[in-house]
Amino acid sequence: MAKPDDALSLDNQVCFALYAANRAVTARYRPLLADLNLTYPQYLVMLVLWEEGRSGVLTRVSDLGRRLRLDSGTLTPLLKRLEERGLLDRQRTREDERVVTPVLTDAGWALQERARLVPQHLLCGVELEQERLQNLRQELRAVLTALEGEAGSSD
Amino acid sequence: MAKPDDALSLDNQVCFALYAANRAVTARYRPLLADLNLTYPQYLVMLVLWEEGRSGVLTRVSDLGRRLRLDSGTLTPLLKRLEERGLLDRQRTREDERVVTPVLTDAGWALQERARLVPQHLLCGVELEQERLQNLRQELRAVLTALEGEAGSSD
DNA sequence: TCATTAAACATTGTGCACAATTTAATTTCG
DNA sequence: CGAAATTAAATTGTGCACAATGTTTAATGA
Repeated sequence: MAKPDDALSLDNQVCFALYAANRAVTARYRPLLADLNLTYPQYLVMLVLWEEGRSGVLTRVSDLGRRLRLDSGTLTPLLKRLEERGLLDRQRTREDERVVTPVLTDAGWALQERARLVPQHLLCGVELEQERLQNLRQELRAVLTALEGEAGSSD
Repeated sequence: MAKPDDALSLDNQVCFALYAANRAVTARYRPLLADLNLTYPQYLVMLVLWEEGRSGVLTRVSDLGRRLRLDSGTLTPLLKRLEERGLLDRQRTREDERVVTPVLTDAGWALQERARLVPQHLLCGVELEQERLQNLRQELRAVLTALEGEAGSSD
């Protein structure tokens, strides 16, 4: 199977498989999220805000960065776009004026209802068993943990 | 573990794990490829050209697109950057003037030697067994195949 | 033949990712 | 207190991804 002579082949297959599968999954999301007028990264941000927003705890930009492994260079413009669409307000806290907390608007919360349909439709007609996917998830988490060299405990 | 009430949580974990792991792996490549003055997508293109170039068969832009699942909107500017760096020439074929074939220059071939070090250094110090990675690769391929709804046989 | 259609890239525009730098606010500490 | 260091976002610049459209060349067919 693997071309024997080529050191540039084997390991790459794993990484390329990851790269290609990730884009294929994102592509599968795209039409579903287009109905909500969201991109996949925007959807991830909304998921965090929906999840953490219920607790009443303010989510900071840096919290989103930690959860999603994204920096302000990615999040700031993304959040501004969500703000322009009226899904959230970017509020600076009074205790610390450096901190920005995205707070969902009514429209942002309303979108959650429609978003609930996304997971149901995502793998519709795709022949993949839940158990297999869950195993894959665990393996990917193991890779992430090993690469980040830290114990990702909480999330 | 999973928040029971939230339909937006579980399936997402798989996709997010894919998204995060992919970026973590790419980040691991980045410093190694920076030594070669390549990005990860550029490295993938070079891998294909190194592999197919040996056979003497001309690789077309559309061939790269099929292998890497990328379209001309991504590949054209990427190939132009590689051409500017002198790693390849973008030649139009005489038989069909629409077709562009990237052909490696001596510098492009020379880079392969240095690139051979990349796989060796990539997972240096990362606690992941080969067998586990190979299993992960197969699972990712299965996902890709299922999502693309086609039998990806050859590559 | 020559208009029609299709194929192969190229172009344009939007939105991530991410490195590097900047700005502003807060902490620390002499 | 006040300068220096630290922190949190924002900004700038490069390079993917990808949808949509455009351009050039080739193949088709009345």
